[in-house]
Amino acid sequence: MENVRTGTGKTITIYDIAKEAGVSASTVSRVLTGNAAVRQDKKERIQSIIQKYNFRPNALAKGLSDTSTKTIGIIAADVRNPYYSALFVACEVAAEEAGYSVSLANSLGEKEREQAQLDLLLQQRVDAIIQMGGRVDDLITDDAYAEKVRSVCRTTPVVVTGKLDKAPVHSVVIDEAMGMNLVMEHLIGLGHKKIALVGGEMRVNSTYLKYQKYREILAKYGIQENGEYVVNGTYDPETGYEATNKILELKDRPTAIIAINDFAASGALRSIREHRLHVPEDISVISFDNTYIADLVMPKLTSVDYNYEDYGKLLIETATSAAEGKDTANVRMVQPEIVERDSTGPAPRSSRK
Amino acid sequence: MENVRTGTGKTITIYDIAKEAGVSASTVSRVLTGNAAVRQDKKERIQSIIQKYNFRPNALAKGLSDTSTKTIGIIAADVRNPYYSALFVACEVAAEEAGYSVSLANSLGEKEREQAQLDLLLQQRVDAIIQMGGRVDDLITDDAYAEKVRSVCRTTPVVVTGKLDKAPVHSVVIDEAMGMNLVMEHLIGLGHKKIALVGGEMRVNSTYLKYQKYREILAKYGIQENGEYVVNGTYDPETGYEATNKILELKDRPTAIIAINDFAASGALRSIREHRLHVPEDISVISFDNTYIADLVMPKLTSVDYNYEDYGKLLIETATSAAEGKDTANVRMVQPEIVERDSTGPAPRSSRK
DNA sequence: TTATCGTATGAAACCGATTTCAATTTTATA
DNA sequence: TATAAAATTGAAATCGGTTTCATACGATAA
Repeated sequence: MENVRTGTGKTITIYDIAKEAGVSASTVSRVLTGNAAVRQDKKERIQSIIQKYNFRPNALAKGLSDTSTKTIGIIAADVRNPYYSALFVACEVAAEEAGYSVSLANSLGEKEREQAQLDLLLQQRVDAIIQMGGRVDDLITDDAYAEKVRSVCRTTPVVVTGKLDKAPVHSVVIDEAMGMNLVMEHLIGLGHKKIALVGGEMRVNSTYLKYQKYREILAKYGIQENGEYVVNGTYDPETGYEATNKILELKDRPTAIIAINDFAASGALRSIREHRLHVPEDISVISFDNTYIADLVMPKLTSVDYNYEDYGKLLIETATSAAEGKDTANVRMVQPEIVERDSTGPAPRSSRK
Repeated sequence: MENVRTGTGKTITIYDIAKEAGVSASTVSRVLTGNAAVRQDKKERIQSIIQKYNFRPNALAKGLSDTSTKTIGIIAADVRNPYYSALFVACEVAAEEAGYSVSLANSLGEKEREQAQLDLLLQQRVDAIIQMGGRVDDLITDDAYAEKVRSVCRTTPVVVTGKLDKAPVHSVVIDEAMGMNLVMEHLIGLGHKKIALVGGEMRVNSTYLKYQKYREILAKYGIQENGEYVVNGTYDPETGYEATNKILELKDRPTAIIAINDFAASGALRSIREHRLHVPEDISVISFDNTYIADLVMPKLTSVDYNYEDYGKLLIETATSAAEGKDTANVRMVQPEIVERDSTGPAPRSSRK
């Protein structure tokens, strides 16, 4: 087989099937959709012809006629990030169970791409759009963008992960405050009082909410907040590495580090190792997202999990019921829980007092 | 904002635009496609109305009329695997540049899902299908499946990653032999002679080709192959961990381990650490795929890279030219190269001799 | 045997774009 | 200014399904 020439075969239509079966296209359509009765013998004859030709009804024609494509568009920031890929696959599976399929587009964090992807999905006439992460936060500052999203909402329901007041969207949010609450109680329960916070941008809502709760719990336990223990940045290993380097240079080192996600935590681990300290004997590390990274690094990370399967289900459920015009609560919450592994342990004696 | 009701607005069509502009739908269509001249003043009037309503032509209607959707369907084994997500994003970007969009489906390694996804993409009338990994290997044993793929090829071009003789598909293959060649020369150049091979299934072509080359190079340097140094399994960290455990129990330990991918390598690193050995001082580790995992673990992994950007471009280029009926070579190769990091070093003196 | 009711079926309209073809308007040329 | 040539334009057909509506058919009851 040298050169192949493919895709030249004629695609057959419902009319071809109808002709061969000696019936009208309407009848074939009824067999396909099951929306109306067809006499048994004809039905079987038609089905066998469909089989024989491997006939697959044109989804474009069907969607055009139905004005529903049974497709949910998903815009993710970047599926190369395991958080998004886990969520996407969960959505794909949940959608399938609900009789929908999904269509993925990556914004790659660029606002122009995100808008282009949005347009693309709208042209494809998806029944609803799920936006995971992305530049949603820009809505707060970029009025033109906010107007655009509002215009989209007029025709197609939009579901976002995270809170959003500037447009009439549905949202599925992680209970960030609860997540941080679990983390803080876990650490404080282990005797930690000097707790650092690494990575994330304060302008991002989910990060800000975590920080709020962090302070709240410190206050609750009468622990004085140390400004030097909070080092922001982005969400990658490099940030975790550099922030932790800074923190470990401090005179009064913390005994625990909370990383904004598993990536940042992996960077923190590297920094700690280079400082010849041990996790969790000298310092504990805990993070958010519980991606497979948590299971891959050494030591394995204690991390906050969101149950991606349920999370995806909730997103799809919200999207499909909005698409079907059901009137639903527009904010739903995902409850986090801690998965304990090897990176957290009791605060070292020396610092306990 | 309590409950939101969205998606109830009427979607406007080319006819609405035409009516408001006082022209026929044909004229509006000509403005949209740019396929024919329209007088300047009308053109501007129409464009401003399109702007005003944020009109987006229905891609279903367009696809139905054109018989081309400018969409490439992609079936990946699992985008949660960074190898596939990197490749997918590369394809998405390359497709965009070529004026196409992509539609992703995950087979999750299940043959039934893969077939269902294939049907889905065909119904969506994608112009071509790219199959990454997946159960392609089953073609060799499953004749019904092979027949199905052959039937698909009749109407829609199929591009697979990896070699395939059982169906008239195009393929883009990694030069696995070259990859292993680079790895072996790298290790042998560092003085390694006792080299182990960890993970992968021999029935998978890419793994088999690597193994062939491994033996060939050993022979070339007159090194006796040690059967105990080759431990297969799957492609996950667990496999790497267990295989390496087995290997490190051997009387005559190897000085280098080649892992089938970065996941397996991360498991190998864990095992090595637990055996209180150091990488690369006591033992070198090298792997394939150069995903971000390689950069995340400690020490950072030396790994074989495929230049995902070019790889994706090649896949898309093959798919689009097949879709456009161009007659092209049906097998193309991706050239690998080694990215050196911290996990490989000279063979330990003691074992050199 | 005939009237009646329910079921099965086909013709035709529709979904929203593109494109061909013929008609009309402009523009250029004589 | 008349006429030929070129540029615009709209009507209608088409892509491949679904669905409504009217009709034909079959079965049941009187």
